[in-house]
Formats: sequence, C-alpha cells, structure tokens
Amino acid sequence: MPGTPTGKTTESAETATPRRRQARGERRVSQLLAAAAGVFCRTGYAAASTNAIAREAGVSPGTLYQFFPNKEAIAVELGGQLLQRAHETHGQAFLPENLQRPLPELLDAVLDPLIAFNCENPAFWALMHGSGIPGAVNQEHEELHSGLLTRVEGVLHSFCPQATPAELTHTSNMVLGIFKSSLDLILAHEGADREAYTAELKTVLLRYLEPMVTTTRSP
Amino acid sequence: MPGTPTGKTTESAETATPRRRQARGERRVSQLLAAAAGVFCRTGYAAASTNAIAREAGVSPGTLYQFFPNKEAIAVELGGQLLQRAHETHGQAFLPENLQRPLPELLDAVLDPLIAFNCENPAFWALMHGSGIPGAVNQEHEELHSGLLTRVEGVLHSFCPQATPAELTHTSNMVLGIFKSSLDLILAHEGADREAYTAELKTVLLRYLEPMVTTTRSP
Amino acid sequence: MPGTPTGKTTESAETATPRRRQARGERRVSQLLAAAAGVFCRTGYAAASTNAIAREAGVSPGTLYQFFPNKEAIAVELGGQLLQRAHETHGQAFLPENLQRPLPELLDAVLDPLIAFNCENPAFWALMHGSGIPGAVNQEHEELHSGLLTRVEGVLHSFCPQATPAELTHTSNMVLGIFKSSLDLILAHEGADREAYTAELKTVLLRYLEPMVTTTRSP
Amino acid sequence: MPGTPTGKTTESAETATPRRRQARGERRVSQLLAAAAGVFCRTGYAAASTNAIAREAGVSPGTLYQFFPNKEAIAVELGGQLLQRAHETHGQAFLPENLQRPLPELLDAVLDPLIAFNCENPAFWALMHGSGIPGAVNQEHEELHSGLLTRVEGVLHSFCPQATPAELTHTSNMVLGIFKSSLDLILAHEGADREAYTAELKTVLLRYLEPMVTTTRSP
DNA sequence: GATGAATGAGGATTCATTCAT
DNA sequence: TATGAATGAATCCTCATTCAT
Repeated sequence: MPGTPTGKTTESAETATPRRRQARGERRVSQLLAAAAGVFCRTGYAAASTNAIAREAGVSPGTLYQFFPNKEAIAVELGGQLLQRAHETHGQAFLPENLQRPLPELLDAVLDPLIAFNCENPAFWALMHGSGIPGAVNQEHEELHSGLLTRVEGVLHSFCPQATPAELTHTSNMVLGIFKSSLDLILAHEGADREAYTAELKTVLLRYLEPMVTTTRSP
Repeated sequence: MPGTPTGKTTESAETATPRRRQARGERRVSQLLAAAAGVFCRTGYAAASTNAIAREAGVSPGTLYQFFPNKEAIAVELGGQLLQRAHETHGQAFLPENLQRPLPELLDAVLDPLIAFNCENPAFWALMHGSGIPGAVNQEHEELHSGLLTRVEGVLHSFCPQATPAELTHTSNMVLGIFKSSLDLILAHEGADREAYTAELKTVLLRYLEPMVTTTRSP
Repeated sequence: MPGTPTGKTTESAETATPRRRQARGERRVSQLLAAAAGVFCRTGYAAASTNAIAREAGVSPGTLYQFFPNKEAIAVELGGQLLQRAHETHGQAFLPENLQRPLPELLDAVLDPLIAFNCENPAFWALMHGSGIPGAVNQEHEELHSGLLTRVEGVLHSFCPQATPAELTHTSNMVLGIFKSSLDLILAHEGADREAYTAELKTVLLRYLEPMVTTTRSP
Repeated sequence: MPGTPTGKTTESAETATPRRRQARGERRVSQLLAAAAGVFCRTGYAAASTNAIAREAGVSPGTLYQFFPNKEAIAVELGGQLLQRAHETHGQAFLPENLQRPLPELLDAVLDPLIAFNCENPAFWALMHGSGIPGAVNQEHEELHSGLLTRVEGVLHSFCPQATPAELTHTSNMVLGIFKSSLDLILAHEGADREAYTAELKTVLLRYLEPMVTTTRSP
C-alpha cells in the first residue's frame, strides 16, 4: 500500500495544527474550570462572578464565553467532571463485593473515599450547596443531588430489600442529608477535629441504619 | 390610681413626643423585619435586595437605612427576634422537668415545637442557610448558629455529664447538622411525607444519642 | 374658618418638601427624555445606549433606571410625549373645517404643521424608523405608526366615503409611506432644498389623491 | 482546438495552484456573501454579527476577515453583487426601446422586474434600509442608493430633457423614496395585498410623473 | 424621621476584530 | 489560507448605600 503513507502525510499537514489548537482549547477549558472551582469554593456559586473566574484564569471575559455559554454551564461542566473523577477514583466503593460486607466496613469503604475526594475537591461541595434559596435548586445541583440519591437508594435497597420505595426514598434523603451536613463539619475542620467528625458521621449512620439492616442479612 | 395620670401629665410635655417617636420607630422596625422575613423566604438572604425589603415594607430605601446600618444588620436583628420568639413560644421545651424525661420523650418535647416554629416561621430557616458560602458564614448566621449550639450543648451536658467539652461540641454540631438537614426535608414536604421525615429525624437522633445517654442516667 | 389655615399649614409642612422632590424627579425625567431625543437622533434607536443617554443627561446610569425600567420605556415615553405635543401644537390641522377645504389647502393645512413639528422635533422621526429590521417593528414604533395610520384613514374616509376598508388601508399606507420617505428628504436638507422637497411631497399627494377625491366632493 | 490543451499544460506548473487558490477564494467569498445575505435578511444589517455570518457560512471568523476588512465591506460587496445581478437579470428594463414607450408601459417594464428581483432577493432590501440612522447613512447604503439614484435620474432626464439638474435630483429622490416605501409594503404583504400595493405604487408614480412628461414627448 | 433621587462599581454577556498556529 | 482562541471595550441593567431636602 504505497498510497497510505502519503495520505497520512497529507492528513498530518492538515490536522497537526488543529490538533495543537484543540489542545490549547482544552487546556483553556481546564484552566477555566480550575479557576471556577477556586472561585466557587471561596464565594459559593451564586456570588461567583464570571469576570472573577476569567480573571482567576488569567484570561479576558470574552475568552470564557468562547468555551461556556453562560455561568451555569461552567458549573454544570465542573460538576460533571468532578463527578466523573469521583467515579473513576472511588467508584469501586460501590462494587458488589463491598455491598456484601457488614455495615461498619461498608460505611468505611464508601465514606472514606467520598470524604477524601471532597477534601481534595472542595469545589464539588460548593456546587452541591446551590444558590441558598430553599426551594429553587438550580439544575446542576439538582443533577448532582439526584445522582447521589440514586446511588444511595441502590445501596439501601440491597440492604433492605423489603423496604417500600417510599421508605427507601425517605431513608436515602436522610442519609444524604446527614452526610452533607457532616461533610460541612468535616471540611470546616482539620486534623483531629476532622477525624472526630468523620467518626461521628459513621457512628450516626451506623446506628441509624443498623436496625434496618441486620435482621435482613444474617448469612 | 392617682399617680398614673399625674405621671403621664408631668412627663408628657418633655417625653410624650419622644416616646411616640420611639413607638413609631419600633413599629417601623417591626414593619421592616416582617418585610425582610418575607423577602428572605422568597429569595434567600443573598438574593434579597434592600430595595425589595423597603418596597415590601412600604417605605423608602433611605428609611430602611435609618434603622439598620446595612443588609446584614437586618438579618441579625430578624434572627435575634425570631430566636427570642422561639424562646417565648417554645422555651418550656428546655425546662428542667423536660430534661429529666427519657430521651424519646425529650426529643418529642424539644423537636416538635422547634419544627412547628420553623414551619410557621420559614424566614428563620432562610436565615440559617446563610449565604451558601461553605466556609465564610456571615455574622447573623454565626450568631444564630452558635445560639442554637449553646442550647444543644446545654441539654447534652445535662445528659452526658461525663463528656469532655470537645466531645460535647462534636456531638452538638452533629445533632444540629442533622436537625438542619432534616428540617430541609421537612419543610420541603407536606402531609404524610413531612410526618415521615419528622419521625426519621427523631429516629436518627434517638439512635445516635441513646448509647451516650442511657448508661449515664439510670436512676 | 379659622381651622383651615392651620390645616393648610400642617399640610404644607408635609407636602412642601415632597413636592419639591417630585419636581426634581420630573425635571430629571425631562432631562433624560431630552438627552434620549438627542441620542436617538444621532444614532437611531437601536444603536442608542442607555449609558450614552445617561451621560448626555449628566447623570449616572443608575439614575436613568430609577425613572425608566429599560431602554424601550424611554422610547415609548418619549414617543408618547412627542405625539401629545404634536396634538397640542398642531392638532387643529385635523379639525372639521379643515376637512371641508379643497384638497390643496387641506394638504397645506395638514402637512405644513406636521413637517414643522418634525423639523423641530427630529427625535420623533428617529423613533419612527425603528430598529431597521424589516419585519420586526418594536412596540413604540408600531404604536406611533398605527396612530398616524388611523388618522390618515380618518381623513381619507371623509374624502372618499365610497372607498372600501381595504382600499382605505392601502391608500393610507401609501400616503403614510410617501410622507415618511419625503420627510427623510426634507429633514436631510435645509433651505431651498427643504422647501423643494416639501413642495414635491404636496405635489405627489395631490396628484395621487385628487382623482379619488374630486368626483366625490363636487358641491 | 489543438492549442487549448497545450496552453493549459504550459501554465499548469506555475499558475495552476494560484488559479485554484483564486477559485477557492472566490468560492469562499460567494459562500460568505450568501451567508451574509441570509443573516442580513433575518436580523437587519445593524444587528447582524460577523460571527453569525461566519458561522452561517461554515467558516471561522478569521477566515471571514481574510476576505473582508470589516463588516461594512461585506455589505458593500453584497450590495454590489446584488446590484450587478439585478442588472444582468433585469437590465433590459432600462434599454432605449423601453424608454421610448409611454409612461404606463415604462413603469410596468421597469418596476415589475425590480419588484420581482426584490421579492427574490430580500437581502437587497435589508441593505437598503441601512443602519436605521436617519442622517448617517453608511457607505454601502450610500453606494447602493446613489447607484439607483443615478439610474432614475437617467430615465427621468430622457423623459424631461428640459428639467434642471436640481429638479431632476429632487424628482429622482422623490421617486426613489416612493419606490422604497412602497417596496416595504409590497414585501410585507403577500397575494392580493401585494398586488394591490404594486398597483398603487404605479398609480402614484404615474400621476406624479405624467404631468412632467407628456408635454415633452409628443412624437 | 422620612423621602426618593443619586451614585457608581459591578453583574453577565456580546461582538468586531486580531493573532498565533 | 484557515483556524479558532483571544481580546477588551461596550452592552443593558442591578444594588447597596448615601445625600439633599
């Protein structure tokens, strides 16, 4: 096949430069998302200004809008990336073998990576808090929340197969709420205090869930 | 009562007008706080504009600033008044006789009025959420929070006299966090769901606190 | 009536200041409208910026928005005021006695004040041109246009009672179109040229309308 | 034709690529102009963004600026091409034999193709409206306008050889203005209404011009 | 006290245009 | 040539706060 190499050469001439441009674009997107993460952490989503994000990223406002149509799109994309990174990094927490373990171990297996991830990616947390308006959650927050909720419901269902859907929803919401408020405390402290709040979180969940679970899973 | 008219007459020339002014001032403050409560509920603290509050109160922005130096002061005052009203309405929940009762009853005695109060005064709730900025709690939120925290610590201390201050703080923060996130769910639902979440909250707290408590208060 | 003066005094204490404030507000509105008229004339409605209007009025952007909710409202108000001023100044052009006169005199009686008004208030003209987008006329332009159209239809109807509504509409639209395009020429020139275009306009309309009219009004 | 291949071969080594480049360039220009026509029609000239034109053409903004120095140049070129196409398609309307015909026939001969052209090429119309700024016509509008004006003056001159240049200019401007405003109405309607406005336009022009003309041309 | 006009920096977003690749 | 990222001033509009009356 003598023609193939030539074709390859031709293509390279046309795609080498675009590829580098694309790379630059992706770098910018990462830059902007990182900047957004920082700003969201410091000020929360609602108070974060696109100009501030652009400034933090070292670019002009116009550049930001070349990659994101508006402020919410930044949050959505950032939330999505963080979620995906969470899955990749700590997705094994929800693997079936974990679900077979006794509750205390499962809590460790699930919560420790989740907490670690949030400590390393505090922007994730900032996004989950949303606008502060009680009723009106914005879209990305809603997506994040319902995504987590679904996962929790899944785990709970495997633990309490006899629970009604309504019960599952109630319990999942409670668990998620407890987790979120504890995470507030965990992220707001360091060192021993952080450890202590982590332990308390596990205690709360263990004592809350154990009665629902043990009867169901005596091997 | 012969003194009363005289006293009134005597002071009227010099203080009647000031007194009326003061009365009018207090009415204005109440007006403004009520308006602020409404606006905070509808839009959250961060998105509430002072102009909107003034408009809702039927006064001009300048008048608002005659009674409050800035937006946060409104929130602080409103939070304080709501807290005080909570004390007056449901303060007996923390009376000594309640503290002697077994934990389940105490949870009922404490939580039911608290929940009822929040259902009736959703502004209280809006204020507790603060600006949505995770770390940077603003003053009014902080005051409200630490006020509640102190009370919870007090109750816990009477239950677990042997707990260290650090343990008390940790547990109180957890309890408060659990309460707040549950209240989110409670306020976001109605009817049976609201009841269910209320029950869940009590369950969580009961199971969390019982092991710390019962051993201590056997007599 | 001894009480009346007192009452008057009391009232004056409360309303003298507000009255002056209100006067200031109205002055600002006039100022802003005048500024808007200038800017609209120079740049057209679409390209006129609210900041430019505020600057021309010597106030800050915020002040502008204290009196007008948005850019279009300025145009609507300005258009309305100009229209009203036109009615007051030259409204007698449409009086019945005018409608009885022969067509050439009627054209003079109607067009001369109309043209004079537009020469003195070129902003009126700028507003009528709208956004430049063929189909999408904006509201105020539409209102102005249909207002004028109705008047023209009225006059035409008194001249050609036998014309069908469709004919009236067509003719009125033509007349209005001819008037508008001629006014462009009139306003774009001065002195003798302006006179010439005014004469041409009358010629065009006279020759266009005469055949429709004379047969109907011989007595 | 033996020479043709030879010529082609000879020049191919040195000029084939440039020629192809040029051809590609012209294709690009056409692409861009077509896109501009579409955008101008939909949004008007002022509101048309160069980015939108580039996007519609399927190229990048940079490419657009490789062929046109700025937005106005696009309009100028588009107007020119449309004008030329108008000439090519309907240029025979201005041929000498038409000019000899009586006015009614001449109006038909001139206006019908002109109207048809504008119905088929609404971009032409969008361009003629310019920016909406009364006085400040921009270059392209001015060029289009003066081009048309010259033609109208030519025709009028052949009809009224005795008219002074000033008279010619005045009348031509009036005719053009009437034509433009009528075209607005024609393009804004369809079916019977469109026909009606077309007829009205001819009526207006006929009655306006006839008195100037008939005396001059009795063969 | 009360008013409401006034401020002006800052919010999100757009867009004609340029530049490095 | 072609790309698309980059710019930055300009857009409309908001809002906490102040000031003259």
